[in-house]
Amino acid sequence: MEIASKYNPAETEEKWYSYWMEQKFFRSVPDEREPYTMVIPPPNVTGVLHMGHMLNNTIQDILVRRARMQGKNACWVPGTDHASIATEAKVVNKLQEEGIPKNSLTREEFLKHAWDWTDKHGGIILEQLKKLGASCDWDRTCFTMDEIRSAGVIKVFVDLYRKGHIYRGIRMVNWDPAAKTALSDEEVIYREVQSKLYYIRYQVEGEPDQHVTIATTRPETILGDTAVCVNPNDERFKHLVGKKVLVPLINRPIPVLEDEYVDMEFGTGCLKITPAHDINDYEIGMRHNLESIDILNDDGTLSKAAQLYVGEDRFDVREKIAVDLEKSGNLVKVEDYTNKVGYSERTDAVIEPKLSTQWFLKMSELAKPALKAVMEDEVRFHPPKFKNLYRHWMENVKDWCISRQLWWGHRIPVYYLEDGSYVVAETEDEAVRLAREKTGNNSLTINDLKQDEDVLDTWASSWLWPITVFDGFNPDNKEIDYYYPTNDLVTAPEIIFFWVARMIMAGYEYRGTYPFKNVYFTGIVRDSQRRKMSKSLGNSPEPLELIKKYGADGVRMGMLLCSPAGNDILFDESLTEQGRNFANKIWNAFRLVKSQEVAAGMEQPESSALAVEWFSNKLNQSIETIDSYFEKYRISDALMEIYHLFWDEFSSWYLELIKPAYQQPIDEKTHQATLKFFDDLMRLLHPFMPFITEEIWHHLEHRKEGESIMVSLQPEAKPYNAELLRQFEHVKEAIAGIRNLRQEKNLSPREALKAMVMTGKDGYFERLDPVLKKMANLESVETVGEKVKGAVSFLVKSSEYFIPLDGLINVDEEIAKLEEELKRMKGFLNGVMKKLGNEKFVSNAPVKVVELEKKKKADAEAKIQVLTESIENLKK
RNA sequence: GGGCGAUUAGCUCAGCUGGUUCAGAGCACCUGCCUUACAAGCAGGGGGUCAAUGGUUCGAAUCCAUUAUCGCCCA
Repeated sequence: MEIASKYNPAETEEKWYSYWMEQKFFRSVPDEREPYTMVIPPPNVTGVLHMGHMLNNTIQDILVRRARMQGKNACWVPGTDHASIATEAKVVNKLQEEGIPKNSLTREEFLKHAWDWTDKHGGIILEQLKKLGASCDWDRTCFTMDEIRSAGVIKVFVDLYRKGHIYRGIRMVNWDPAAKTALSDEEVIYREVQSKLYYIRYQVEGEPDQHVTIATTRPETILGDTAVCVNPNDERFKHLVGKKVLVPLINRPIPVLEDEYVDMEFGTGCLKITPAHDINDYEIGMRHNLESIDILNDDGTLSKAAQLYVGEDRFDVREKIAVDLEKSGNLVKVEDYTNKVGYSERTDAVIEPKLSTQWFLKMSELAKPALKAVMEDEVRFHPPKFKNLYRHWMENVKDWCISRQLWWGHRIPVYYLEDGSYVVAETEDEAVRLAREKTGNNSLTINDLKQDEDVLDTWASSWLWPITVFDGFNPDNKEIDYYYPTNDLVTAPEIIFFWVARMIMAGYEYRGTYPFKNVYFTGIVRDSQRRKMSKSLGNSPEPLELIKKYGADGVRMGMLLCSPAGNDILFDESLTEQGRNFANKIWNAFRLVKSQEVAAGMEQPESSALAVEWFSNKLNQSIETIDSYFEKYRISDALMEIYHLFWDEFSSWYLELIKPAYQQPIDEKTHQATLKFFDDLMRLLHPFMPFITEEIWHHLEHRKEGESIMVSLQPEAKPYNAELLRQFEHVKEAIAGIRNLRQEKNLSPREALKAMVMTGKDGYFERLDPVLKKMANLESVETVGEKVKGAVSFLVKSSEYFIPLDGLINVDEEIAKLEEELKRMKGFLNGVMKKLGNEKFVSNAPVKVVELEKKKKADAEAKIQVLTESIENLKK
């Protein structure tokens, strides 16, 4: 069979993914096996795959594939989320381009456009995940706005309302004037910006020569001022308290008040109070029963209440009013000033604090069990450093503003009667029934009720995801009992509050237990300069292009190699290149094994027998290590262990050891053992690199239709001979010593050498001579009782190896080399002696530690003796 | 301003509750090799006062305190 010397991923990936799909290997239905469940963090339905998804889903796929290969009933549920604000914004933009303003459409018409958009663009991202190899149960694909998920959201709203957790209130909310909706606190990003501090003079009413000066970054808001406030301890303004001052330009009189909140040091010590447009002012306004004048429209232009600049944008007005204040003599000065301004996460518009009526969910009760669960490790965080962050947030949790002034989403199931009172119901029929009960008017129909115009925050559906994907609010459905709670959740720390915390709350509230046992936090994918990957920077590689270039396996491995849990990953294409190179290494190792001609009846060489014995032990040791890494969710370490096992131990040592001489066949026994090792290695690696492992697994022997590595079992760790492994490491050292020497003396690897060993207490094992001879190309190894003259020597532990090299030895150089080593050993011994000479150490340290020091001492002494003798010998 | 976390090789990071020659890994780097599985490779090699200072201890990368720098969260 002719096999290409370069592995070509494109040829195999398509083939095997189709095969897995056809064979329904990703499908899970409840059975008697132990379930392993995971739900995907639903990406935005109209989004496209980015590097963060690649990392996140690679890790999920590794976990789920491994669980499947451990014989569990593995179920990974995929799906998308409707992303209320982002999707609505996209649809609005698209309509805008077509010349259709949103407000020219009815709600129903708009939603039709939104659904069309969703049907057209939705799920592209899931198709892209297939290219990565994701083994989701696609038959279960969910959408946060499909029927089952929507029903759950509405049911929960009604339930929480009836439990008294949901209330309607007037609050200062974060208003996004671009999206024209309220945002939760978590959706606001604060950024430091260069702005200006305007000092503005207010005249005291009736006293034209008396003034107060306030400082503000937002001069346009003075039109909404309803007071000026000073600190009660501030002697400078005592005489003004109780008087009124006039708002410049409009000359509206407002009182001068005292409030502890005012910082005497900041600005002028006088604070203007605009309750409708600042959260702190609002609170002060509440304390002093001040009027709130809302001078802004929903789109960020000034309203009639402002009196001036009506209909103009807030930022234009800021410039204009400064000029006008200057003209009127009210502008004292303008200073440069750095402050933090909130921006919308979705639209990047500057957030307006705005008073409005919204729906809120009380968090304090729901948070309690969720906090406890994480602090007591009922839900385990990986890495645990995120527990602190979580606790801090949960202990200071604020009520959740769950309404959004949008159309795309779950419409709030609140129905208003004509008098402004309302009923909350899952269906219109129920609403009518409740309304009739409430009013006693049995002639009421749905036409007399008006449903709330707003929709729920997207997270109000995502937080139920682990329940709703299994139709968990349907009492007739038993599936949820089998799959819930799920096992692992893989997500980003950025959404620990948005999503993780809330899912835990919902889990306890609606299932009485946690939604997932483990949360694995991935890092943020950044570029090599630590910048976040973003479209605007153009520093994000196109994931599908990467897959084309390096193969899905290569990309998966590249993503994972440098991404310990919770740490940001600094992505660089060289990582995926390393992944591709590894795939190629595997491919070539396979080519070697496959191309070997097997000779029936040929006797197994001793070196091969030893190689098989050694590698079999090595393999078991590695499996044990890999298992323990997985237990600790140290997934990249597990991969590194396999990488090392395959590349260094298997390819560089084992395969070289069993390699027959040029054009010679290999014996049956060794060949069979090698195939078995290869099989085990492919299984270990399969969760990480599913495609190449499947391809090779099918080449290793004839497989029947319907067989696949992905439904085979992981090799299990068996006991191993640690002493043999230790001895082998010493032989490797001796081999490296000889190779090093060849390089130094410019000796061809093909030239066979002789070796003599003066055995010490450790470092030489006769049984492994065949290994030594084969790998170092020695024609003989013999043990000697004394130093060999005319030979170069080196030490492994206390055994001295000699390679006779008449005429090639530079005595001075050899002596210098040995003396340096001797010096190092003496220094080491010195340190050990100091420790052992310390009475306190000997009496306080554990026996084991002391014993160890004694052994170190003995080893060092033995080595020193050998070195000293060698030096003397050379000097003769 | 309040809180949390970090600082270990050129880069990215391991190093759990102090004690194996503990100072590690991968990449990068240097030297020699196109040796018929693989140059996407092989063999060999160099490299760090564990941020600084002080303390606890027989013993500190590891524990404590202070400082510096950086990051994140909250206000």
